[in-house]
Amino acid sequence: MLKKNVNINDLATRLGLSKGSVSRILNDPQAPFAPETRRRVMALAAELEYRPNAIARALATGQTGSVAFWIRDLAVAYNAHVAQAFETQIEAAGYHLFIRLYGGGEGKPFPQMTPENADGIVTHGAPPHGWTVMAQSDSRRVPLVLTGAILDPEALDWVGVDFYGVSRTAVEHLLASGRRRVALLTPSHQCDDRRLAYLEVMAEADLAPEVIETDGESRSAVRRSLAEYIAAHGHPEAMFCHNDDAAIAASRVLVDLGLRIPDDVALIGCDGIEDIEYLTTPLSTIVLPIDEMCALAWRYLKRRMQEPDAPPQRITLQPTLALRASSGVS
Amino acid sequence: MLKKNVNINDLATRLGLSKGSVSRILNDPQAPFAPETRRRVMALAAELEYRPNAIARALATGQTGSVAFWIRDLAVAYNAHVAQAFETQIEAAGYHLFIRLYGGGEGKPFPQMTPENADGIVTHGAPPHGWTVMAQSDSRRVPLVLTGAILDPEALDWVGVDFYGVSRTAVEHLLASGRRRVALLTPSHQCDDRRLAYLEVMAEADLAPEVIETDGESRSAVRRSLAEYIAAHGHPEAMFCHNDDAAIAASRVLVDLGLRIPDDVALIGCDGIEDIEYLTTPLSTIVLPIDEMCALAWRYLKRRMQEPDAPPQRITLQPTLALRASSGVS
DNA sequence: CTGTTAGCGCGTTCAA
DNA sequence: TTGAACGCGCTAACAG
Repeated sequence: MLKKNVNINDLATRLGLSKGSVSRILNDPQAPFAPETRRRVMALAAELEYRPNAIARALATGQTGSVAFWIRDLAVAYNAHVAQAFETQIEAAGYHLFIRLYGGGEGKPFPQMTPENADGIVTHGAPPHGWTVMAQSDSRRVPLVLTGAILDPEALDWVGVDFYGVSRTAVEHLLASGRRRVALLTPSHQCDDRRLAYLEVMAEADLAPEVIETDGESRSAVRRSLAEYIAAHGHPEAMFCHNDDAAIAASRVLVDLGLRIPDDVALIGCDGIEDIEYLTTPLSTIVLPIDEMCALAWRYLKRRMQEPDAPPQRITLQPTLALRASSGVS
Repeated sequence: MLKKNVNINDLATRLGLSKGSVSRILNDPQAPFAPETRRRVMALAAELEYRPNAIARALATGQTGSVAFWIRDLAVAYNAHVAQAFETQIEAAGYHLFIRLYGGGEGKPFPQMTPENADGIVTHGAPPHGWTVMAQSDSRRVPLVLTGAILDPEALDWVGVDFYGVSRTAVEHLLASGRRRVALLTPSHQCDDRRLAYLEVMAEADLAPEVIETDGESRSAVRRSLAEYIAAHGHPEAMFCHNDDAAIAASRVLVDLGLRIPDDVALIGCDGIEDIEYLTTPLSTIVLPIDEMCALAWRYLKRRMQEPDAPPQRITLQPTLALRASSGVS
């Protein structure tokens, strides 16, 4: 804002050319211009460090060359990994990525207006009020792809992850070891397939469900909530955790109490983040196909940007259960 | 792009008003208009779900209402925390944050053009080639604040962190326990105050320095490099680690080898991320003042946006050494 | 109280 | 091979 940026008009007047000619020479290598003219233009542009104003260009072309990635919270390690993975996808295509946070910890809603006016949006792990995006997308029609646990299959492009089957397997695995007091560790009000599968398997086994709800999703919040819970109710024999961060926090609580994993309490996490390899007791977990999910999301988004009226694109990916020492595998 | 977005012209024609009037009513609650007119405008805007085109607005006003945060790599947990902390700062001021990645793991340079044309930029942990930003900033003059370990004090606004003094203290602390084979664990080619302080303290103590260079910054890279190193050279009695991720990776390597922390190898990390509270042996570390750093960066940036010609704003913050069990504190 | 006009910086027709 | 003019959607200054 200080020194006025050189713009295409400055170049044109200095060169004795018209604005339009300069623009075409700069943007279209095929444009029919005298080599000498072309050379002069390029030289002056370089000398003056001319950089086209991206906003004006976006206004004129209707494209920004950027994609927005909306995510809830970078403090959850898994989210940061997904963001990074998606960046890898689109940078190869020459697009820029903006990461936007839509809920700094708690209930901040989606931004009403997206100042970036990205050419497309990918959201990950959208909460219920995330569906405001749908409404927005309906009037503005920004290409949008949802990823993660999909709650609503209607009228959108998405790359979903099916937590149901693998969650059942996880809980069944914990029960198979003979443990009967198997709990679910999850944020309060979180009601997804992980919880559903857990409740069903417990019911089928004629066991009372034990849902330990945490007051927040951060490790410290989980740690606090779980410590209080155990102080009040004693510890379960096994825990199926909502994500790996919760499982990591749980390990800390258990170790602090002198409890052994898996002997006293077995643990299974979810997400498959790298961090769990650094725990003393390797953590069993549900591994999500992050790279595949991001690759598909990007493919869908590209298609939607090119063909706004293409039919809905949807896929459901299956995570895999990785059994390690924390759930009693030798 | 599908359905044409309603724009301010649509509103104006439907209302029988001029574009300018609609604009003023929408943006300026104080503008002198008949209450009835105002009501009609607001009603139609709501009904049609009118959303101003942010790009056109930005072009007209010269402001975007957004700030870009450039960071190297979200896979390093500390970076994700800083991004999150900075977001907290600016959202309070009503600004939007874009997180941009400038080096997906390795040497990708800064984006030449910033498509977001943010009103300001904050970078964190800029590498040497990050100084291209300076050049860019010199011709375009986007308000810019650097944070983290500052290499070059010239002609910029920055919130620096002084690693030198605290690093000396850390190394001296390791030596004070009688350990003599004290190593530095750092990425290769990383040459900052941590390394400098380490080398000086070792020299002053008449000890041979032992720099263990890792081939990359990720936990897995550190893990691999360190394992190979120890296989070849045996293990040192203590390690001063470049950051907490490196320390966490080191713990894993040591545990796998059956070595005890701190009895066989003492460890001190750097950054003070939350993750280290979840290791079996609490990790000694250098705690960086993340919140203070972000708050100051935002204050400096605001000032620079308001007064482009304000004098340089600079401060150097002091981290603190948090001693825990990993370095032999009882 | 409201309408008109002139840009913001660029790409992109159409002519010449 | 080049120039002139228009439009993207909006804000702002000046009329009336």
